Amino acid sequence: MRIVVADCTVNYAGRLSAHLPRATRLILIKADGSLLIHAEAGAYKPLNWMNAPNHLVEEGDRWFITNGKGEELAIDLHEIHMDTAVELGEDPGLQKDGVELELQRLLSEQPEVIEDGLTLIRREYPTPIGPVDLLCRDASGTTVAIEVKRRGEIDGVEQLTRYLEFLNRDDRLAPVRGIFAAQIVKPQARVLAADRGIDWAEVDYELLRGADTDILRLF
Amino acid sequence: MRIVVADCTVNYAGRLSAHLPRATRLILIKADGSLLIHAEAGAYKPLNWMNAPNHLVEEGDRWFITNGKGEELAIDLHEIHMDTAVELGEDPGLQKDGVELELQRLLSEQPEVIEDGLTLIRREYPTPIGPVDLLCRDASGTTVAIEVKRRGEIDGVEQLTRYLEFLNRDDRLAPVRGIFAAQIVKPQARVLAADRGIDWAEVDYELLRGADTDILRLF
DNA sequence: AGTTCCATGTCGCGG
DNA sequence: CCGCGACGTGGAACT
Repeated sequence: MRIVVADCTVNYAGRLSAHLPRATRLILIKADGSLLIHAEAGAYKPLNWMNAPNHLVEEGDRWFITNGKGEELAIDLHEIHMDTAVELGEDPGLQKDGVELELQRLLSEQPEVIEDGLTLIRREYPTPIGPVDLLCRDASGTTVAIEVKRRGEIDGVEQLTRYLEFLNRDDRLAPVRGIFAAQIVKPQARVLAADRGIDWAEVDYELLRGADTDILRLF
Repeated sequence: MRIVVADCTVNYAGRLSAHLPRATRLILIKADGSLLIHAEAGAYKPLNWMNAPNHLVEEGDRWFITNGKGEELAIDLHEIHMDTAVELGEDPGLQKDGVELELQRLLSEQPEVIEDGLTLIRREYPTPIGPVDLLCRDASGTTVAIEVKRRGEIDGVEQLTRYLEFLNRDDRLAPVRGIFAAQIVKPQARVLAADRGIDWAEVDYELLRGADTDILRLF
């Protein structure tokens, strides 16, 4: 990664035309060629940028970046205050305990949102083919396996069907019914679920988050 | 702006939970408090970030950033390779010769897209209250003032009305009719335009761009 | 490759 | 302050 701090003026032409008057800015050039121009303020979006793949040509104090899609960026460097290169290496990448896991956690804390009278037996209940998101007991005492998805589509119903198959072989649990819970349950998924005798429920993520008044447990 | 290059692990909890395993990354802290964590690859979006306003606490090799909206970021710094501060000063900001001006340019080159038989007299035709986007002549020889907007709403119609008022006082031009041209003309704007005897036209930006096969004239 | 939909979207405008 | 829509949206999942 090359880190440059310089007085510069910038012109971009591509999906629109844009111009940055002369000022001191931070210019980053990543190993993959991505180029970002940042100022002192503003959130993470750069003032100007050029994503990889692109082609950079340095002509003295002028840089031209083009990208084969007809986009062009021209940077005039009037005064360079810093020009450093550092080697970061490959990044292991971001792990998102994403929305789905978050949803699962929230629902494990308030399963009654899915259906009145539900109580949690265990989260991530293990089966030979992978863990069931939530294992609960309903108001009548029947075991309930719940698959949680952000967007409820057919493959989620299939997944839950397989879990139910295994869970129903366990005499201590059987009979086990299923509920497919998602923020949105697609029509096809509803049809398939109904055909398999599986209930479904749409849950409001924002409502759940609002109800989850616990302190964050990050640290 | 503070520029830090360091081995770090990062945890974020807020709208979701996310974790960055240990690796060398670039950490930027802007004057307004915004914090960005970038890796060698990926477009302009950082791996992790915290927008301003926020609150940063340094506890030795651990940084905590919180933002009053329940979002928290924790950065563990294992090894610092660079830690520099530079003063960029306020940025004059990005000037977008944005879609509207681009649209105006494209339409000035092919006014017949707006209405059959239109020919350009002048772009940015001056009036005492500001320049009219396009001044044209229609198939019958009548002068036409055209206001170009990206999104055609009521205020654009009002603007064009004022221009027409002034232009019609000029005997060399009068009578002058108006056309309100935009990518989308909102229903209210259509009604108002009709009431004022102003025509309107919706134009397809992509089509215009496609037809504009000229070389980019940036440099 | 083209399309659709999500995003810690961000950003700016209008009410 | 909040809701709505555009964005050089970018990016992933799916057809």
